[in-house]
Amino acid sequence: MKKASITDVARRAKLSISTVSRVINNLSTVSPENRAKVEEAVAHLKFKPNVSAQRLARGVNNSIGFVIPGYPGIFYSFYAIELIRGVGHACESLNLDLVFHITNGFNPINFNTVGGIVFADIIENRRQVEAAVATGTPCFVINNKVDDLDVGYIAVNNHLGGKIAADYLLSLGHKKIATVTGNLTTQSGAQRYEGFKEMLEKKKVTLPKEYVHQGDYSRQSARYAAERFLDLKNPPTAIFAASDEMALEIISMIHEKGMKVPDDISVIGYDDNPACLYGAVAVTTIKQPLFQMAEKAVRCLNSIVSGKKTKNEKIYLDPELVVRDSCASPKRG
Amino acid sequence: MKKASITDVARRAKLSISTVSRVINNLSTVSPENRAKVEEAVAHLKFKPNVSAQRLARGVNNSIGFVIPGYPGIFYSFYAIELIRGVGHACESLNLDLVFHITNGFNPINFNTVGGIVFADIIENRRQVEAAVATGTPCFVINNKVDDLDVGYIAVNNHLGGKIAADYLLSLGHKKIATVTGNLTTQSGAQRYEGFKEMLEKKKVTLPKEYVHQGDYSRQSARYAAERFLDLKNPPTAIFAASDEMALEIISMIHEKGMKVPDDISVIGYDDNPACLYGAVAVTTIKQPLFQMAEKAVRCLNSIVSGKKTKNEKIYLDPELVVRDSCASPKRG
DNA sequence: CTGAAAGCGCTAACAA
DNA sequence: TTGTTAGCGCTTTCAG
Repeated sequence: MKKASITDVARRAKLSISTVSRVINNLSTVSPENRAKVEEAVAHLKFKPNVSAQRLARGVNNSIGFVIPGYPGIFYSFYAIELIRGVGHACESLNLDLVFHITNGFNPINFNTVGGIVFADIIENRRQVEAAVATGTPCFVINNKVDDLDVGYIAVNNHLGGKIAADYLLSLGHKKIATVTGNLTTQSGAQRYEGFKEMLEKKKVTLPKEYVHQGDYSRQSARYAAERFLDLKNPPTAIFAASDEMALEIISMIHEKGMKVPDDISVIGYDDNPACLYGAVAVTTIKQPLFQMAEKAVRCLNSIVSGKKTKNEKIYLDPELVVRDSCASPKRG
Repeated sequence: MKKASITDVARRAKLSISTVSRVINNLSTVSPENRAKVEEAVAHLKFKPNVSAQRLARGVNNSIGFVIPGYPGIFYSFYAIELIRGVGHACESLNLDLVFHITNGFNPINFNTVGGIVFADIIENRRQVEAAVATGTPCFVINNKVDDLDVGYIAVNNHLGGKIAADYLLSLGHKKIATVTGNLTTQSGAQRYEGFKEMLEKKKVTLPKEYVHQGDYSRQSARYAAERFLDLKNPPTAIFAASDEMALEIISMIHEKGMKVPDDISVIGYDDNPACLYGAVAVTTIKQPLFQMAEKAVRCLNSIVSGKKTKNEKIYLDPELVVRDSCASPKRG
């Protein structure tokens, strides 16, 4: 037995397919009796409308794609999860299908199945974005300020975030400040580091290169870096980690070495990951509204896919300092 | 200017739509000259085939749904990420659209858009599975042995996993063994605990209730539990955590308290999360092939959606002990 | 190797 | 309130 179609339902209900269509779509212009008949038939035949046919007839594709660029580990980050949740939430409330693209960042992806695409960042996959734009697929990028492509974006000023972190540590009296960067091939990683460095320079505080460790947002890279910092003959009194997860791992490391945060060393993170609140010490951090950014991205994209708007929105937000317990003034200058 | 359709392409190429269709679908029966003409037109018009029309004409829906039941925090787990990756990978290689359903576990979800659904577990959302089955949508469940519903599944014997963990600790000579369970409303959480408890009973080792802490797979719950255990006048010499992330957090806590793993306390986890390798001590754990399970789920589901098979597969695997450095014999009985 | 034509299942005027 | 009908864009026989 094949799948029931609208015709089968109509036949069983002894009504026209239009009427069936009306009740499927909840149009009010159907008499209660007929509605009941249709509903009986639908239930009996286990009828499910064919979405492809609906979309074809309606002329719209009710789905958007979501691509997470594939650098190893990005999935395991708070960042990715928040975006997934945000995008998912928006799609659910807008009744959009969320089509996930897991990709290594290079494989071509099939844009045809979706009305638009949101990119969870651009890392090494700028090509994919360009390809999508070239085919005329509306695109929206999260966490990258990209002004040279016809795409919308929502990003936060990572440069400013780095400055804020540095400034705060400086204001506490720290002079020996180290940093574990994020992945520097990401705009966020590079800019946080730049902002951080710039502020230090501005305040005439030197940043020796043994105080800089290139991480990649992973706990593992943070652990490695922290170990190096702590083994220095002249260790830093404060550390700026480009993500909270890294900050958390650094704090663990410090404790393992028998020292205390913030008494012996201050640590500041980035993201405002709730995990900041539940560790050994509440982590001071730079907040960025990932979930909301993802939601907003979907809404913006949808309004252009559905033709309600025509101009790509370019949104650029400021991050915000959240003071908690992981930073204090250094014991001695 | 509207989107170009196959007719537009045919017109520009001065050929029939059949020929255009053949080129699009890479059928070899097209002369090189005509193929070139079509390709020129396609490029010129930025033609993208309408997937809905293709699916309608072909009579198949090339996409599968993926639902992650929504209990808070599940997203932030290694478990969820591995499944997402595995499902994503399989879909990419099978050329399937992966439609993500983020749901609180109660909202009805629209199954019509997909050919089949894989559930990343069943927690409180059994209803959704039943609803899907009722509409005739092929379903496949990961990590739940469900024999009373017409669905396929791939699960691992969590009961056995719990036993293996207990048995290993026992074999090392531990008598005072505590556990932080997973979410007990999940089959995995409940069964790991049951298996663990059973093995202890079998070996006549008592499990006082202050040695049992109901966690929920979160780091936070593990930290809380560990703190309680360590504060006991008679603390355990070993702890079984129902996930590696919890084990990792417990290890951190132990270190914060100035003790060592495994010298003072042994800890065994569950999952075989790579993070086990990069912390202060390599974590001994119970391995379960999440990524592969997810992949397999998609393949099984697809073969029934596409009609290649008709019987739902029911797969039940055994977990495996992975010995690393976080467990040792207790210092004294 | 190519084209004509019959649908795929549904929506949305339009008439009744 | 209901039914008729013309597509939506594409695939796929079937002739040629």
